[in-house]
Amino acid sequence: MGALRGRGLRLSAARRLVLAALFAAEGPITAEQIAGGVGGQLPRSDLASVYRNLETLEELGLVRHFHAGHGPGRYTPSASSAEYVVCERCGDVSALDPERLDGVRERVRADLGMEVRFSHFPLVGVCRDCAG
Amino acid sequence: MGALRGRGLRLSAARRLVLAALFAAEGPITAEQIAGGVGGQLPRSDLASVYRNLETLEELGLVRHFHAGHGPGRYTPSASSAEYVVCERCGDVSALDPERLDGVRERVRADLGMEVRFSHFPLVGVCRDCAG
DNA sequence: CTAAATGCAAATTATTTGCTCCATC
DNA sequence: GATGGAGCAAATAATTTGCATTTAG
Repeated sequence: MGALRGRGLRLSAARRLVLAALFAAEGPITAEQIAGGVGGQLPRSDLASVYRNLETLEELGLVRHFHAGHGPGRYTPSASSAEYVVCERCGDVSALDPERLDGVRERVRADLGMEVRFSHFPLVGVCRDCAG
Repeated sequence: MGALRGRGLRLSAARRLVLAALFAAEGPITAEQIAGGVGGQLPRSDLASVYRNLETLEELGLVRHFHAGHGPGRYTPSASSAEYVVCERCGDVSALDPERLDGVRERVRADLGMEVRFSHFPLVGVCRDCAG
């Protein structure tokens, strides 16, 4: 909230609603789900405004989004610093403690000299259950 | 070509053109670029047909595509088994010998029990040059 | 000949933009 | 009361689908 006012931005009802939706949801959700009131649990709002607010909140570092595959982006509060892992077979999107990817990041740095980030494009593959 | 005929599919002019475009290009290209004749080097063709053909060829395992970020998908012949790495700062998309990711894949398997694939969503991060 | 595929138009999906009016600071 | 933001409509971008006509096998 201070983050908003500090830049002359306002904490409007619609904006508050976007944040409420993100925190109310169990996991990452789409703009459409937010506009739909997370399945009726919250009042519905305008989709274009939702997108505009998500963008603003993302610039402020309050929100993140990533892509689980084709289809709409998935948004989360960036308060939860989780990284995501997607199974391309069962479609499961699961959160992960970022530390659990430290070894992988280090390995990529060693092998490719690159600082990888899994925050926008998650790790995609076949999960243990589906490979089993 | 045998791959096509074997399934009752035809090697039409448009389909041949899609393959020609993919092989003529220096790297992964978009459907739009293919339809545009790779900048005039080849005859232009219908975008919808290009998409349909890309899908068919992908099902046959002759073509792959991945996403370098927001924007259209990038297609390549799957003959080149390269994996791709994208720098989110300079936008550079560079091919990589798949073996160079073996260590990373192994690390992910060890830490998360998952078989990662970087073929649809490439590794994204900050490259050596941009981090420098 | 006969199914598969083209080419064009129109529909979908995800997202962005313009603009007028409303509400927050 | 000035200006950021809402809400609605319309535009854009990427891709998909329907259908009448063409064409490869």
